[in-house]
Amino acid sequence: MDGYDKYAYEPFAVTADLAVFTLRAGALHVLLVERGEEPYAGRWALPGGFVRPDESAESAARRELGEETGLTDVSGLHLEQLRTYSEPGRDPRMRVVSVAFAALLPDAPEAHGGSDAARARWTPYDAARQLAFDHDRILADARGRVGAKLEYTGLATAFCPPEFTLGELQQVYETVWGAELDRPNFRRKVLATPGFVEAVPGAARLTGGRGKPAALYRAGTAAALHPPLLRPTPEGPPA
Amino acid sequence: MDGYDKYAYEPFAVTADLAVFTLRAGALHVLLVERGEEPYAGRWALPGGFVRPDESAESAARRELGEETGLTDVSGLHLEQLRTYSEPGRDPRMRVVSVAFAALLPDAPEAHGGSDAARARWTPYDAARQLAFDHDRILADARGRVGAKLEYTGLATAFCPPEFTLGELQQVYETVWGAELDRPNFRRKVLATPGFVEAVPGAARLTGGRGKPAALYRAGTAAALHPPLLRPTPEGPPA
DNA sequence: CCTTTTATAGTCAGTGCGACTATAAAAGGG
DNA sequence: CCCTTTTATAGTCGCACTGACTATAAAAGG
Repeated sequence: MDGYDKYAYEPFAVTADLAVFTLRAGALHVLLVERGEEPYAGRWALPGGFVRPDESAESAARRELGEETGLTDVSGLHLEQLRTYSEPGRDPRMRVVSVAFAALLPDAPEAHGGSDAARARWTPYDAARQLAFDHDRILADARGRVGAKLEYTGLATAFCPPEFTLGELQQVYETVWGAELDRPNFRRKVLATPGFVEAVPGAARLTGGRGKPAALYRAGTAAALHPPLLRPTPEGPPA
Repeated sequence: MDGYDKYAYEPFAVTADLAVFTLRAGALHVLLVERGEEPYAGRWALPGGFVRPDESAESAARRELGEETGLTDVSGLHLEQLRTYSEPGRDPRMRVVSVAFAALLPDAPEAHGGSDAARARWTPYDAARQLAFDHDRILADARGRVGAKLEYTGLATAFCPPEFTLGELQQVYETVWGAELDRPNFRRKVLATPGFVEAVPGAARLTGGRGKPAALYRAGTAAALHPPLLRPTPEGPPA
């Protein structure tokens, strides 16, 4: 911080950019907005915007999240700072430092244009390519972080509604990891991890599908999973 | 990024602040600099400085690291972005957004004042309190991250010289975690984790102390530890 | 020479987990 | 109304990993 009083600094623009994930039809989707102006006019980009003088990057991210998704209450949603992107050339016109966040939504309300009238759309993760600026990299980093955090936190419940079945929770893992899990083993693991989920006491059951009705659970209070729920290795277990 | 073309942004100052850790005399130490000017004149703070127009926050952090430690080659040192602090009131005079980094040093060269003539000192982590700005919090966050990363990465080797004994590596874990580990079990675990360490082929041994000479190892190539080396839980194993 | 110190090897039991089988409870089709 | 399909849940078996512990090897110091 030396040299501070000489005001030997350059001014930067600071934005908060969001990778908003949700699950739709068994696939990971991300919220994208279409740019209307140069540079990258017509290209898709992660939603975001400038941090205002009276707010933190976290506040700006949450405000943008509400504006872009149209949700009235975003206070309970999981929002997590990823990292900050500051390479000098990442914006062709000026020096912009972007603080990136990842957000997880349980259900997917249809996206509408944000308050600034941009087009917004839920896009399958695999189809989200050729984004504006360095947003391809930010999105890839965000996806990697979410996948990794499923291993050692209860983050997966952020993709689920307030009450969910273990089958739904398992589908979150399978969709994000792109791997199939053994159902009895998944169940045993989740129930054996203290604080991961808690049973809804009433003999509550979910209707709608075929088969035996499933018991309902709520997200637990544990921040970390002990022991972690490790992703299966590509070449099979270390046998 | 909407509204971008209207230049509806406020200018921010962006700094890179560093939590530089090393091990000295079996205790975790952090590099602090003394502030010479208001605000917080005379208080200790994390080293850092403004990001220049032609560099990224990472480049600025590495540059500052070299200036503050006096090391001539900081290219191989572990430097990791932590998170960005952007609360409006964190600097009393102006809007400063700080990108925080953690750095790990194997040995501790005596700190001298940086290029800008500030006093610098290695301080035991537990004695680093009442720092300027929100640096208490940044330092605590950095320490938490380092402790957690020892579990699932080979980061501990960044505290060690290029060739080290397993006893030295174990001391890194014990010092950072503040817990004692069983030596035979630690050895078995480390050697069983592929890519964590690799033996120095020559019958190389370390001299200096009492007891049987120890074999030397180098840091392996694995980025992640599979399976992780979990921290012992405070209440003992989940028996 | 014996003790101390540190490194390394090995043993044993309990736990977690992958793979698998079995049973329960629903819907749907003949 | 039975039988198949589907999904949930319970349980078994064996192996790998790990914590606790014991034993041996190789150095320094008195």
